[in-house]
Amino acid sequence: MLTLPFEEPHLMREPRFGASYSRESLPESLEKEHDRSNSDMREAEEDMSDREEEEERESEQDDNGLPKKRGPRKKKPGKEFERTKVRRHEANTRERCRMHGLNDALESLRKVVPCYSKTQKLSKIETLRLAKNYIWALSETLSAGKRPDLLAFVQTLCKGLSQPTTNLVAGCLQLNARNFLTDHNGEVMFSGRSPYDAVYPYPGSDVNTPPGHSGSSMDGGAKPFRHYSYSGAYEPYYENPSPEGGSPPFDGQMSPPMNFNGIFSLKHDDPPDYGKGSHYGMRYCSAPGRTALAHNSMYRVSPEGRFPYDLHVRSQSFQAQGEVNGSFHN
DNA sequence: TAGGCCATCTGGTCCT
DNA sequence: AGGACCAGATGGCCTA
Repeated sequence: MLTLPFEEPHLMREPRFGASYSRESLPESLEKEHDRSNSDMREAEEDMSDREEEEERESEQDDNGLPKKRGPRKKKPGKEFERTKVRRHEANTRERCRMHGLNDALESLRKVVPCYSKTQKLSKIETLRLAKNYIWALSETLSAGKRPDLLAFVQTLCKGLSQPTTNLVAGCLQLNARNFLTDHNGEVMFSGRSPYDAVYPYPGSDVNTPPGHSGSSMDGGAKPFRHYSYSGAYEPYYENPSPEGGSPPFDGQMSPPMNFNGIFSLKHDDPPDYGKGSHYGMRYCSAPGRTALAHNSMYRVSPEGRFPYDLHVRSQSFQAQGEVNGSFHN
């Protein structure tokens, strides 16, 4: 804005937004901005009268600091100029729509990555970083073919995130953020107890499939996740332990290596009920309306609540401990 | 008050 | 020619 050269003051003045095409053609969301743009940003420029322009011209000076001789007057804006202005306005509108679409997509992304909160939104860049980490962490989980190490999972989530976002993620998980301090290289360091000390051993830790997968695809709970999804062509990429340092080869080149609709959801706006269940709201969930890998699944890391996490289907939150255990030990 | 984040405008480039 | 995309510039808002 206002980046036009001084020599072209006429270009700084634009007709009132919408003068050339109807407001109805604008998305509703744009009308507010349209109004704001009109009132706040445009009026001052548009109020510049021809007389003021004339004065401006007369105040121009040549290289010697003397008033410029009257040369051929600048062409008054003609039809071509008007057309240019209209096109510029249309381009601006399209650009706003495009950016709004981008923001909508980003908002959708915010809702499916951990730590979605309506009140404390992640920034754009942090959303993208977290999403990337999230995809990576899920990929790792799938390739491992067993229930995730939650601590490692969260550490992966937090890699490269700013300290505030790391705190937010940790807060969503109700972890002590100090346990996920990021060192000067951007690597998330665990500075507390060892993972195996901090994380209560999974009951039946040799089980390599999530609970609740007793269906045909998970008979006996022995088949790895891999059964569900991805092409073997991507397998080498899972070997890399870090989404950052390893620079995933498929980054930006390939789609996520699996079609995995189940997601962890760490709903920040869902106040966890610490007192009742002595566990927090880490959910292994599915996107609405989809059949998820994690259907009916639930991880219960610490029956004693020592490292209290629940991972369960978003739409089917397990309530009873018996149901939990039954599901888990299935 | 400085810095981060964001929305918007703008001109350039590429593509259809 | 016109639209999509991109990046730079700018100013507003918010927070530490």
